[in-house]
Parts: sequence; structure tokens; C-alpha cells
Amino acid sequence: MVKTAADEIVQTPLDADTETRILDAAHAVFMRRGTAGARMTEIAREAGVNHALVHYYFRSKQRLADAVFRRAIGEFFPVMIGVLASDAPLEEKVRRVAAAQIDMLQKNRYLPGYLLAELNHYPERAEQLLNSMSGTTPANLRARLFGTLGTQLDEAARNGTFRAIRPQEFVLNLVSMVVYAFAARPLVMAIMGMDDATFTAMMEERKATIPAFFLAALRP
Amino acid sequence: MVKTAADEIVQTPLDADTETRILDAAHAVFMRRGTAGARMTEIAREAGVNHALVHYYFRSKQRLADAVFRRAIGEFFPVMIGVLASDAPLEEKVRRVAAAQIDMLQKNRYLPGYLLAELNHYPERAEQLLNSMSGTTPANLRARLFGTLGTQLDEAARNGTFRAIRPQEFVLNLVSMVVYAFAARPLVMAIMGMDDATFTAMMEERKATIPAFFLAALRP
DNA sequence: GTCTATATGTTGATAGAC
DNA sequence: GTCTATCAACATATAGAC
Repeated sequence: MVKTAADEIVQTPLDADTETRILDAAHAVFMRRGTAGARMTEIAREAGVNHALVHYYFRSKQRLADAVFRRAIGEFFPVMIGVLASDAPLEEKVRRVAAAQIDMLQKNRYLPGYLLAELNHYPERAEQLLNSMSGTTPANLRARLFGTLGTQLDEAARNGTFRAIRPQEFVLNLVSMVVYAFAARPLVMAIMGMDDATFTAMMEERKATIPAFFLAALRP
Repeated sequence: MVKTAADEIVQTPLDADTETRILDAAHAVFMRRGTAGARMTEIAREAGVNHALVHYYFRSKQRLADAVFRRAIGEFFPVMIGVLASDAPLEEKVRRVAAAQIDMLQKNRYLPGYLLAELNHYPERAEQLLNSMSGTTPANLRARLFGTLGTQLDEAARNGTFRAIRPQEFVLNLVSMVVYAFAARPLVMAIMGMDDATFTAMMEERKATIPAFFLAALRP
């Protein structure tokens, strides 16, 4: 198989309790190798324990993969959902989603790639995602994501302050522009001839340029 | 491991020569399972041959993976690059990239997920991508992607017909909006409560709404 | 809880008959 | 070219000593 270059070890504090260390190590390994490519032995090595211990705490690779997937969901969605469900004005929602999401992704560079790959390889994970999200039903989740936002957009369209757009497209376009660059990070860096620092700087800029672009598109 | 639901067999014509049948089967399997998750036996089964034959034609999984990756690149990039490098006016470039890319992705639903996962898991593939692209150098590729486009954008900004934007951001924003929905397709479908037909219909609509949105964002 | 040793099953790959 | 049979290398998982 292709040997990956991403071998930087992100060490978990050695004084953390063992279960946490293992979960952190699993998180790191699953993120960059994917579930199918991850090895229990590599997780053990990265956690600094014998690989039998990994099974002692999590029984099987499957359970460990589930735990990591749940944690990844918890990192990716809650902030965005909170902002979109809030009563903040539309312009502020756009700016806050972009800033918060980019901040989070700068610290978790593998997260979008991991989540998208996981969902493509195991589509039934989409169910798991809907159900394990903050203990609400899928319908409830949709209401939180698109309900308040839809009302705001309706009103803004009537007032003539925004062009009409469905809340689903609003969210999809915004999330696309924020997340895609991270999901395709190695591709973007290669094509544009960037190093890590340059990419990071570009994404910092985009905290401002994405909202500007996005809001300009919706100006009547 | 999680059992995937994507078990629909896309059969390659049985009269095609064996090597082609194997490559087609490999393409299908690598696309939906990823390189690490793909099994030589599954490829053989899908090609309707004994799995020893797969090794006879391609020697190793690695070589087969490389062949599939090259083919995937050839499907994803050339059309878009051709449009962006052309002399067509800016508005037309936007519309043509959106339409052509969405058409292609409707037929290759796993392509973006596969490419992004592959590049995240094996970052050195980004090199392979740059080199194996239409036999040009990376610098040449960049010129084709951003050269003509940059000139057009400069001129449009001077004329006051477009707001100023760097060609890199222009392409990144456009590609994000076109590709992300496909890369995150299972997620988008789950959150929005869509079935396959609804998703397809939405993306057909987006051939028009993405260019409209995008061009509105650049109107001064 | 943590280790060593080992069982069990899969997978990529090859040898050799046809 | 295509198949059957088989190998060697891992990877997941468990048993059992400490």
C-alpha cells in the first residue's frame, strides 16, 4: 500500500487516564488513515500501551470506530447548528458560522476528509449521525437548522433586504465554501503551490472574504 | 467492520476484453470502498473472473490502485481546466464549469469522495496528480488554470463589470459550491431528508442557481 | 490494569496444472 | 489466458500470567 507521509505523532498527555489516551490516539489514527486503513497496533503504539489493552477497553475495532465517529460528529456540527438556530441577524450568522467553523477546522485538519470518507464508504453512518446528534430526532434537527433561518430569510426577502433563497441552499452554499478547502486541502495546496503556513493564512483571510462574497450574492 | 449498503453491482459488458473488465471493476470497487477498504477478491468477483487473474494483469493491488487513481484524475479535471483556460467570457465560464462538472458528477457519484479521501490518506498522491496531469508541469497547469482567468478578472475589475477577486479564490469558491454537495452527498441527503431522485433534481437545479448566486456575488 | 503469547481469520500474492 | 490450490504476512481478537 502507499505509505503515508503523515507520521507526525500528536502525543496525548501521558498523565491522562489510559482510556482517554487510547481514545485520543484512536481519534488521531482514524482521522488520518480512515477506518479501513487504521490499525489497532498503530493506535496502541500512539497511545503508548500494549495493543491488547486497546481491546480490553474497547472490545473491538468496530466499537472504537463508532466512538471516534461520534466524537468527530460532536466536534463538527454543534457550533454551526447553535449559530444557525440562534436569533442572531442573518449577516451575523454568516460571519459567525464562517469564523467558528474555520477556527475549528484549522485545529482539526483531517476532520472533514475523515467524515466525508466515512460517510461515503459506510452510508448507513448517516443514520447514526442523525440519531446521535444531541439526542434529538432528525425532524427536530432539521427544524433547528432551517426553521428560524427560513423565517428570517422569508422576512428579509419581503423587506427587500435579501434576495430570495431557500434555507437549505443558504446553508449548503455557505458550508461548501467554508469546508471544501479543508476537505480538499492536499489538492488545493498542490494546485496552488502552497505550504502549510500559506494555506493557514489563506483560510484566516477567508473568515472575512467568504462572508463578504456570500452576502454580496444575496444583496438584491 | 461496518457492512456497507452500497452493494449494487455495476456490471461491465461481458464481451469487453478481460483487462478492461478488470479495470472497470477495480474502478467501481475502489471508488466506493476506498483504496484501503477495497478487496482484490471483490474486484475479481465484480469483473466475473478468478482473483488470480487480477494479479496476472496488474501484478499488485498498488499498481491497480495507481491505475484507478490516474483514471479518476482524468475524469475529474480535464473538462474544468479546458473551460477555465479557454477564451470564453467570464459569465460563460462560470455557467459551463457548473453545468459540465455537475453533469459529470451525476454520473460518477463516488468520484469526489474517492479523490478527497485518497488525497487525505496518501498526501503524496498530490504529487502524482500534478505530474500525471495531461503531461504538463505543475507551473504549466497553474498557468492554464489561473492565467487567462486572472487577466480576464483584472480587466473586468478595471471596467467595473466585476468586483475584484483573485483567480484562485474565484476557482476555489466555484468548485466548492459545485463539488461539495457530491462529496458530502450521504450527509446532505440525510440532513435534508432527501432520496436519490430528490438529490439529483436539486443538483440539476443548481446548474442554474450556482452561477446565478456566484455571479451576483461578483456584481459591483 | 497491563503485559506476553497465541489463536483465528483474512488478504495479497504466487506456483503450477490445464 | 484462466483456473485451483496454497503460502506467507498481517490484523483482529482472546487467554492467561503477573
